[in-house]
Amino acid sequence: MSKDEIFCDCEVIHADVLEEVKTRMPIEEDLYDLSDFFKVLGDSTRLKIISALDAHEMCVCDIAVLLNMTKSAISHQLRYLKQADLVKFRKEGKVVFYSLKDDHVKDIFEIGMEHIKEK
Amino acid sequence: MSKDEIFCDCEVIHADVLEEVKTRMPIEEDLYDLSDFFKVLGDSTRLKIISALDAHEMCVCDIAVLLNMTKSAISHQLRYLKQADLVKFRKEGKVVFYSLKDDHVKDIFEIGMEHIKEK
DNA sequence: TTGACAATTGAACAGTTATTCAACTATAAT
DNA sequence: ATTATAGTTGAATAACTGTTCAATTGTCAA
Repeated sequence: MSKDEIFCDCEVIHADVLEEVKTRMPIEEDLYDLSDFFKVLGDSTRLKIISALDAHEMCVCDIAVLLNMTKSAISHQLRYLKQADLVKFRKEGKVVFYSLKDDHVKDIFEIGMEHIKEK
Repeated sequence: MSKDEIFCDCEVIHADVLEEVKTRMPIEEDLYDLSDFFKVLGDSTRLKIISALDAHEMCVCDIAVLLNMTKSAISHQLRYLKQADLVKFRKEGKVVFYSLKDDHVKDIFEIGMEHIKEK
């Protein structure tokens, strides 16, 4: 009860299991970072953008046409993807071209897709 | 403008790129399924539960103690995980033990964790 | 320098969702 | 039977989030 308050409404049943799990679990910060990462992929618009950029570098306008959405909506989502370090961009005059930052995302995307297809 | 209305506020700039991307992208249904899958992993509570179950089968009460949350909150999230086919359970008297359904989730969890650590 | 267009941004709105709370079921023990 | 505990469930609340809208920036062309 001291340092961190206890909110849970029950007692430990299997103390040994609890101890083992505690030692084997990743630190909390990593779990938060990881859930944030998955959260970015957990929106269909963002996932479509990633899937499109996986095929080819694209400008905001083309992505908007492809997904039948406004440039603004796309731009907002690209900002999230930029912040999460999933995409990079280059400017050419007025046009901004976006592309995937590295292959790590591609791997996770493809493994996830396999998982989905197995049903 | 005919069948599906056009919402986007611009014209195609690179028609060739657009065509290529269209042919290479997965079908829309799969992308929705995949984003739903990532959405499940994109919540820290659910990811903590998965991470715990990755270490050991656990009952609801122990999970609640581990995460310092109410049994109700945990139970609600376990329902999502059950629906998404990520966990299974067995009953032993009053106690319900949950565990991961298969290794696929574990793989994605671990690859994601690697990705996070690389920063 | 003026107009046009690609893209970004902030505020507002609407829809979604995680947690809480209270009530409930089911099993076990006295 | 009664009590206690593990777990579930539905409704309500509060927080979050994706899209829209309007305004703005930056670059190119006339």
